[in-house]
Amino acid sequence: MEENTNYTEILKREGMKSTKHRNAILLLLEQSEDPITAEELYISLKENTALINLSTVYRTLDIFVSKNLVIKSTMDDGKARYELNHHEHKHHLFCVGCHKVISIEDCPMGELQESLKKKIDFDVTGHKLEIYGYCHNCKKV
Amino acid sequence: MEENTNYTEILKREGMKSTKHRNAILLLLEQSEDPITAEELYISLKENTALINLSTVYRTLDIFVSKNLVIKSTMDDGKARYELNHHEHKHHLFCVGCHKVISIEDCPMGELQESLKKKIDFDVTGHKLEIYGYCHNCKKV
DNA sequence: ATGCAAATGCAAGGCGTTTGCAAGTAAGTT
DNA sequence: AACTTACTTGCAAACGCCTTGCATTTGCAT
Repeated sequence: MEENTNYTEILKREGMKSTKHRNAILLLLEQSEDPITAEELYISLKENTALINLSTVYRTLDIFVSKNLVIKSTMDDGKARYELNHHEHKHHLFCVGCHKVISIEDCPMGELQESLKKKIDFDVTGHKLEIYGYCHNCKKV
Repeated sequence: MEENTNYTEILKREGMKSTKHRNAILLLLEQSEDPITAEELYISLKENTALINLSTVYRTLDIFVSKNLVIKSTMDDGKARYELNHHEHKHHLFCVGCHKVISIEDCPMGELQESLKKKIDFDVTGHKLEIYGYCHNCKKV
């Protein structure tokens, strides 16, 4: 899979038209280390790339999520954050100091899933783990 | 700690006036097996106990949360849910069929916390685990 | 080049939650 | 028991994040 310039093929493969906005959004998501909100995306696009409407950002992200290109996570501050789906299993660290979100690939689930099935007949289809605390920069003194 | 009738002492201890509404909300939370939304609380109060304003419900719940009497969890459907803080460590099962929320006391965290500290210098202060799937009643056929 | 379905901008709306303010009430003081 | 004062409540309006309807524009297959 080629790297950085154009996402036309990916979009086509998913049955979507390749547009300036969609390419720009995918590029921005690719460049962003950590999950970002729709509004952050919107502002960054407006300043650096192309004028775009916030509703287009939301619509585009929704489509990407439905195509599994993007992962959406709703955090405790009431805002959803989006990141490219690299198809790794991921969780998030949420810094209560600066609200930065960091993705990690560690996952402690494992046997709990089977235990729930046995104990209370609950079929797990997925899970979300948010870890709160202080990042390196915001450490408590 | 006495059981069911009146919460005046608890409220006083926390520096709050004991009011009809606050007692009713605490009672309802106590009677509710699983975490419930502010609106569910509001409706239940209106029908069974006392006319109350939705903003009062929110304000009261916020205070209870700030006093650590109640735990608030924001779920992926955009609604927060509230439950009495029994001071056990809890997580939630979220049924994607009927949107019922079930509290469990299992927790798979453990060593991940230390590992994060060592690996990326992140000081964990808390975490939230939401598990999605199908409850007994909504099992896939 | 042309035509059509899909994508976009715009403005309005939805939904859960919050807020400012005036009126009501709990509970300590007299 | 009445007085006082700060806390609590209802009401209506507003907020923040997100969604939607509709007219216009655009990608792209023909």
